[in-house]
Amino acid sequence: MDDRELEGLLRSKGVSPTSQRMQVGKILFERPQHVCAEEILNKVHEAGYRVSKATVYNTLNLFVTRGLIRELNVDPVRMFYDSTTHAHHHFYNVDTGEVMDIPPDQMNFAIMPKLPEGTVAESVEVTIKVRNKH
Amino acid sequence: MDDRELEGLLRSKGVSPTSQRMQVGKILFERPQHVCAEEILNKVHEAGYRVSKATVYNTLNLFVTRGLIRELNVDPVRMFYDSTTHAHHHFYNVDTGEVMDIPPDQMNFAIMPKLPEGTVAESVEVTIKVRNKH
DNA sequence: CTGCTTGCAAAGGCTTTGCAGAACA
DNA sequence: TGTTCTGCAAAGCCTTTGCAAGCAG
Repeated sequence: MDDRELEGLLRSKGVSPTSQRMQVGKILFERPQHVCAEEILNKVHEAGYRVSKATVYNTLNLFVTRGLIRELNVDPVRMFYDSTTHAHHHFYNVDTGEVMDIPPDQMNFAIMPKLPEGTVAESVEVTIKVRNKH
Repeated sequence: MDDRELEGLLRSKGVSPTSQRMQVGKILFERPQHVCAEEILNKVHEAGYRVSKATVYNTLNLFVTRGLIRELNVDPVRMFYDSTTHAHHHFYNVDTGEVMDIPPDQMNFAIMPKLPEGTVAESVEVTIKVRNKH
């Protein structure tokens, strides 16, 4: 995704494309991936830009709110962010901390449950935790 | 579950039934439920016993390791513990923080995916996040 | 000029840890 | 007597917040 395209994406979600947000966005949307805040921070710095930790967190939360990325509750300690928002699910390797997509054609629900009274679905998250064979 | 039964359960998993562990266990296994560490602490105190926060955490982690309870990654802030370990899944109400079981007959996978090379499954966690209507 | 954004440092909340004393076998 | 367990306080970590300075329209 080039800068022009990214800028359009942000604007289309009502996010003003400041230079910091562009930096964070560039890394997120470079390819589909699962990252935590600190990885973003590191990658931005490696790319030679200066963005503060607070701004990374602010930006990630903003992107989540505007539906640009998805939060993943897979790691008990850190929040992960998924740079694609379409429905798909994850393996989480508890030994390595790695998050991987489950190929969409390999996962299907036979039945979807009725939601509790008075609620609407926000997301469906399937996490298969795996461990390395020793 | 009475004390004798609980003691047997702990011993069967190689956990020495100290009085603190019995207190924590009594609350957990009173009924199937989803609790965080602080709720356990409160309930123990309400019941008139003194168990420290550190011991509650130690005990919960020990119980997880020995397969007595399950960790639930549903809340981004707090760890929840499920006092039943058989396969079942959860609704998480993001407005109230409430965790509810999905009735097992209402949730079924049509296909289960092939695991990544060299790994074994540890658990499958399905969380349907819901929000209160308007 | 006004509102939004950023960055720093500090605060906040959950969980773990170090260590000394207590309990237990 | 030696190991295990507990409790307190402190530390650690991730994330949020308060606030002053910067930037954009």
